[in-house]
Amino acid sequence: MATDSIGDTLHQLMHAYRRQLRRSIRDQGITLPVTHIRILKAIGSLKATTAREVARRIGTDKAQVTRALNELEAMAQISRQRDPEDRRSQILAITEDGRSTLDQILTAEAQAAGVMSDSLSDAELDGFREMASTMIRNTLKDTCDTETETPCPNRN
Amino acid sequence: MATDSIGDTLHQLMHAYRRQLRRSIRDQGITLPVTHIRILKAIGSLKATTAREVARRIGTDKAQVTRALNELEAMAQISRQRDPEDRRSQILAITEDGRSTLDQILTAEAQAAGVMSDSLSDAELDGFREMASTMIRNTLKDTCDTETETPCPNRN
DNA sequence: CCTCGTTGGTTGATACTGTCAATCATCAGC
DNA sequence: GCTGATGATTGACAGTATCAACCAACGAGG
Repeated sequence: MATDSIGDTLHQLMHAYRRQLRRSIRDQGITLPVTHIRILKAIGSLKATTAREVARRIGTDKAQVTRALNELEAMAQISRQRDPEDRRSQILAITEDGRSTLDQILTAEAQAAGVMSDSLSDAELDGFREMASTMIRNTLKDTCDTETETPCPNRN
Repeated sequence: MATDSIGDTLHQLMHAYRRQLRRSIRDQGITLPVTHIRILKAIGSLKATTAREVARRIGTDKAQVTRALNELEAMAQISRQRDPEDRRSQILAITEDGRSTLDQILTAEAQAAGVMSDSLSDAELDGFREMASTMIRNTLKDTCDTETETPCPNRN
C-alpha cells in the first residue's frame, strides 16, 4: 500500500529539516530553540497579535506558547501589553532587539530552505506545499481539534 | 521567496501527522510512544538486524535506539542475542507478542495515512515522496552526519 | 603477536517539545 | 446578576533528541 510509508517519509524529512535548521541557526549565532523562533516569526509577521492567535497560527499548544513568550519577554525580544478592549488578552509586539534576531533567523531559514530545496524547481516546491496543505486539512477535517479552532462540522 | 515558508509547512505537516498518528494509535489500544513504534517496525521488517542498522534506517541517535530497545525488550516485544560472529553486536528479533503489536501498529498507520492522503492520488503521493527524498538527500550532501553514516566527500 | 584506531552499544546528563488539566480573570449573552 | 465560554497561566509529566564519555570487541598494520 503506497500510503504505508508516508509516515516513514515524513519522520525522516522532519529529522532532516530540523537538523539542517539547527545547523543554520547555529551558524548564525542564534541560541533560541526552534519553537521560540517560530513564535517570534509569527509575532514579527503580524502588526499586533495575541498568544491565542500565535498558537492557532503555528498549530501548537497555548501552554507552550505562553512559556516561550515568558522567555522571549525576559530576553527583551518581544513586549506584552494588556488589550484595553479585552483585558483577558495581551497584545504582543516585537522589539528592536527582536527585529534584529528575526533578521538573523530569516537568514538562517533561507539557508536551510536553500539546502533542502536544491535541484527542486519553484513549481515543484509549490506542488509540494499544495499537497502538504491538503494533508494538513485532511487531518483537521476528521476531528474537532480545539487547539486549531477548527469548527466542528455537523456538531454543536 | 518561495523557499521561505518550506519550514512553516514542514512544521505544521509534522504536527498534523503526529497528532493523527497518535489518535490512530490510541484508537488501536496501543500505548507505545511513536519512536518505539518506528523501531519495532524497523526490526519487524528485517529478518535480523542490529541497533546500529535500526538507527541508520530510521535516522535517529543510537543512544535513543538503545533506550527504546531496553524498554521493548522489557515488554517482551523484541529479543536480543549476541552475534557470535561479532560479539560487539546484538541480533534483534521481533517476538510473537511484538508481531501482534506490529499488526495493530500497521492498522493504525494505515488509518492515519488514509486520513492524510485523502483526495490525493497515488501518483501525487509518489511525487510527494520523491521530492521528500530529494530534500532529505540534499541535507545529507551538505554535511558529514556521522549518525547516518554519510561518507564525507573530500575529507578523511 | 601486539598496538591502535574504529565500531557497536550503553549510560549519564540535559535541553527541548508536547500534552493534559486545573485555575483565574474577563467577557458576552440572557 | 448569573452563567458559560474564552484568553492566558502554571503545574505536572511524558516523549524526543543530542552530546559526551565509556567499555568491550574487532580488524588492520607493523
